[in-house]
Amino acid sequence: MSKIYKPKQISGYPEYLPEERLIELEWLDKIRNIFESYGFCSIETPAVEELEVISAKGGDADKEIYTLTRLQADEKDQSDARLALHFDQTVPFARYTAQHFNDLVFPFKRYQMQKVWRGERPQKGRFREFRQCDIDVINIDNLPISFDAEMPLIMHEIYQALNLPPVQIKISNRKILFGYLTAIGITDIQSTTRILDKIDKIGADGVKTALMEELNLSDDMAEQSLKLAKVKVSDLSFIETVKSLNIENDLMMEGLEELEYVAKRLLKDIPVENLMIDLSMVRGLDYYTGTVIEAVFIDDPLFGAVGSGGRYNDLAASYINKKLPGVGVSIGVSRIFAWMLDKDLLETSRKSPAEILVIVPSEEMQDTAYDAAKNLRKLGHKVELFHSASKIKKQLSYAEKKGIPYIWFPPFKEGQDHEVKNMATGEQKIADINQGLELDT
RNA sequence: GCGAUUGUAGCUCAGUGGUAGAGCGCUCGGUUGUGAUCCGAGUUGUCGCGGGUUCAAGUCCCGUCAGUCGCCCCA
Repeated sequence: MSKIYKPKQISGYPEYLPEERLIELEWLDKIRNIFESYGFCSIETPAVEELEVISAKGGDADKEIYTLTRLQADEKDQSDARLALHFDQTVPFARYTAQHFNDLVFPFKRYQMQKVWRGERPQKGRFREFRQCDIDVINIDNLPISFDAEMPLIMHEIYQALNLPPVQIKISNRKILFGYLTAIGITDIQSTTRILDKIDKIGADGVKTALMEELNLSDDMAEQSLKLAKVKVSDLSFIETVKSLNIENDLMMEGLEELEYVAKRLLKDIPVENLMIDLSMVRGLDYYTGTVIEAVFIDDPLFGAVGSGGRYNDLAASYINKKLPGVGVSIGVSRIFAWMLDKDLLETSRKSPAEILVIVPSEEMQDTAYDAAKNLRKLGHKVELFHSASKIKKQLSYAEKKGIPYIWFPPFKEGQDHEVKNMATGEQKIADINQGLELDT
């Protein structure tokens, strides 16, 4: 007998049991339906992109990229060396848009629900392989701001449809904070905003200290920088707050106008407890240029974003000589799903999609049972036929373990009736094989 | 990449130097055609891996691998 290799768990690459996967599939169906209800179409891009494409943006993301090599690759064969697994769906989407430019109709609205790979240190809610559900709109030259308002709305609809605990969608516009910081004389905008973004985590005092220690800002300067970052409201009062600062900056005012439009729209359709205008937020990805969006669980905000996105002026610039502004968001399904499982908030009783288990009463009645199953399937039910004429006790126990909610009893003897049993209530009654049943699943 | 912490049965874990354990699960049974509860019987191990100390190591020491949690960054 050969020695067995005991498989180890691979950190950061989640896999689920059938009862969990069943729910994940339901989620993906719901998300897809909502995306399509707004007219987004589906595309799927390969798992790999050319390294040139994927690292075009440079920066921190590069060190998380997995590249491809063949185990037995010939030294001379470099054909795979230029390939890498995509770490998000926005960059492949930009490339796709550029490549198929002439065949697409703009504004191009698409969704993608694929896996992405990042070589990060895995921890709670952070994986190396995970699924994101992305939507983006991309247009030529100009993209109306109304699309920016559509994104958080779709997010909200999805969070509602998935029955999640309350989610807060935070919105802002980078132009406001960037413009403001420029106007007051901050030079290292990127580092400053990175620190300001942590205000929820380390508090205003922590941010101030960090600004002074890491960036050598004066006490006064740090205080000034914080002014806007402290603005977190669920109404339109931010407009007055920003105006009252008496700062002259075109970029800031442009951002304010955009955010005003988006906020006004959203306040009509998203309950105030689920929406927050948060001027400290900038998001890390450096391609965002206007609206930024981030969603967190209200009861567990430090868990991290459960969805995010924003506006970018020109993401496809590296791939095509046209200006293609876009806006999009990504729903972190893997992260949310793992959190829900961890908190035991998912009903994972069904280990099988089957709604009905057809019992095989005896060897003699095997054909009758087979026909009953066939008939029920024709009526649109998901049906499993038990695999042998075992003891009834055993067959019922099997249904119980798999979480199949209904049992179909074909006649035990020729001439008798069919019966159906509801496993949850124990109720059993005569049934018509040509009518199927009203399921309450 | 940096820091901390944990590895014992399928799962959750107990076991601080002297025969490897519990609960849950799983299998079978409790007689005609009915699950969950109950009762009975059975089943489960490279104690992560390698080395060292010791008469004796799951237990102590060193190393290593893996998991987990922070930091960074991010869905």
